[in-house]
Amino acid sequence: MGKTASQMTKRMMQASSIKEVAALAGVSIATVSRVVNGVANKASDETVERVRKAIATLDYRPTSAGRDLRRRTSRLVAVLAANLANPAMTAIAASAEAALRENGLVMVLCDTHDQPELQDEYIREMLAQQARAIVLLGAVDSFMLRRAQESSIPLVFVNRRAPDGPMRGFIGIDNQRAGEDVARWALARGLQNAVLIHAPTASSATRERVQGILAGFAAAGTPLGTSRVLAPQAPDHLRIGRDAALDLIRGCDRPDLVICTSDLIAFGVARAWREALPGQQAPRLIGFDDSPMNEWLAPNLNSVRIPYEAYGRAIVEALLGGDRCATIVLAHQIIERQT
Amino acid sequence: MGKTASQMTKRMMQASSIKEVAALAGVSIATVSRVVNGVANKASDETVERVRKAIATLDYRPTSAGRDLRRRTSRLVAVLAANLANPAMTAIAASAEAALRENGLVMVLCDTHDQPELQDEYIREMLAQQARAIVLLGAVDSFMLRRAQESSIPLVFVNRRAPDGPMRGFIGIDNQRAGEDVARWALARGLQNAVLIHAPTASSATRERVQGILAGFAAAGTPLGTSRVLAPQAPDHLRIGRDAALDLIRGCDRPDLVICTSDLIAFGVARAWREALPGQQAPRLIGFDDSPMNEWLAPNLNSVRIPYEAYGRAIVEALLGGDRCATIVLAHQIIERQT
DNA sequence: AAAACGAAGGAAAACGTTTTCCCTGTTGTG
DNA sequence: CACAACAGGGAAAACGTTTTCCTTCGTTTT
Repeated sequence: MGKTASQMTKRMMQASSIKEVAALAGVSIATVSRVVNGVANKASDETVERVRKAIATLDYRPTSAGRDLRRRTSRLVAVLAANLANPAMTAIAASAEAALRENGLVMVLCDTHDQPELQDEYIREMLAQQARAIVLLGAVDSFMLRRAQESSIPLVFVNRRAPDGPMRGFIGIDNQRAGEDVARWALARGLQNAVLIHAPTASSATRERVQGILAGFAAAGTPLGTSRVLAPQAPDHLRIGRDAALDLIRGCDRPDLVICTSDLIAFGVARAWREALPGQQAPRLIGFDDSPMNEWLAPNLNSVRIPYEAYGRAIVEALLGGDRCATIVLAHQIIERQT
Repeated sequence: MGKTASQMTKRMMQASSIKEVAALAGVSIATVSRVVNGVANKASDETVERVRKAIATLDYRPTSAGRDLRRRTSRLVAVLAANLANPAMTAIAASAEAALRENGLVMVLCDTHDQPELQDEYIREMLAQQARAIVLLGAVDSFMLRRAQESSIPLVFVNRRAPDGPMRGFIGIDNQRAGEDVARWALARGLQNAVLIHAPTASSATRERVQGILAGFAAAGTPLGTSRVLAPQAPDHLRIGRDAALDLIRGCDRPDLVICTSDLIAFGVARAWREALPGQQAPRLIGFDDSPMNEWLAPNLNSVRIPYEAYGRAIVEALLGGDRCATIVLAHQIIERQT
């Protein structure tokens, strides 16, 4: 009663543990483990060869549960993103995923929706999973985050700094400088009548961008009055932009440039203009982040590009570097699509 | 020499295993485990209460490695997406993430870039991680995929069907019908001179959409001749759209409608038109997928909307339903932005 | 020639759970 | 009263690794 090959496969798919490899190679499981982990000086070349062959035959891979249990750590790296609806964040996440997997790590992606409770829930879960590290892609202040900061798990803050202030495992562009650059860019083009729309300043990224922009205009002797700075309350950036734009449209003094602290805000502005004043061109716009799709979709949007592709490598570097306070500043660049 | 509270916290952050809980509650670890897992009839109410309190005090969570090892399964669900640069995919992934976590599962997100080798690598890794299930968000045919299909791990195919044909754990819209609907929509608006641009038909979704569209036009007695169907080779959908549009622009017979099997293709068409013929309006466009951002960014793009928010629930349902061949058809809807 | 050392590899402990037995009352049931 | 049934709970095995000790050789150093 021989089984067919496919039936055998079905039966065999399940496991193939280290024991079977050891049996097949005629060695102890300790030796197999050592070969798998490349421990030197513990196996002769021919033994290594035999084990390798057995591993290949059985298509063996160490079960992570066993390894994690013993090593008290796992290959999981949690990426807690503030908002996956933002193309800029998903672009960074994609970059992180590629870089992590190149280093044998696995990305777990979560969306905290910028809510402390959800972020805490995820941090708890990831600690239970013995995650190797936690990457906060737009952190919000929360209880477990502060606890995690005191523990030994590596934390990397991307784009937004750690809640309690000082540089600490931070990766991102120099937002203040980027803000200043935007101001300079505007002034160099003779745009005198700018308006700034920004998101809530709970985010350090937004805060620093705003500071930079204001500082830039002030330094040129043409400070932005408070009447030219808008920050409406709204559930998301798109709506912040729309609401602010509707305000502008109602007013009489039309700006010649609208500066937004994120591209999403700019999208909202553009849409409001389009719908409220059909046929009439929206004012010149500049935003931040410049997601990869902008090139195709938003031909009129100027933006400060952050180097997505670079984030993944930077994150891995910060993680494996061991330095818990490494700060990696990435280069930004103004993309001009409509002068 | 008493330690400060913060020092204590630091020391304590590490573990808090089931043993400590048991000790604190004055019971055996077996009892703690039973309380955690809600096993009935194995502990008196007061014991349960004591254990609960101990768990709360120590902020205990079962370490997944231990649990996974014993149970030979984990809470990880792998989502293998074909292309994270596509906003439609990330929207579905976000929906999946939320639904999974509501059911105590954790999403691992990977980008296969539509490459069989990479998909295989991920499948291997996820099998080693003892993933609870694998969700293929745009599967490509590959060796390990076929092997996985023969094994016992739950597989869910989203948008694209399993490579070897028959309905099998499939979730998505009825692409053929959607295609027919698009044809009807076009004809009802008197658009006689349509052109179809489509991606490679290795994807069942694309194939079925194309079939539906062609069938729809044919049924009305106005079949789309082969000269009106374009499918250029290009590394991604955006470029497929651009290349096809450049072809159209070179030709003399301008279409009154361009049908694209994905919105990304449509974005490419729009861009090509914009750049090749500045100031001149692109032809009427209709695409598929209608990512959430379209509403803000692509005011002129008609599209067949797939119900993102519904995917997460459907995926979980297919996973937990136990039926390995469940097919969940979601409802599509034509979004008309420019008539 | 004795001592020391290094290479090769095995046995077994440990990691933190879950779960299967088992044991001890207590409570019906005949 | 005998006996079953059951509630409550503990001891210990098992899951698949990694790693710490050992042991056994063969080689080099004194």
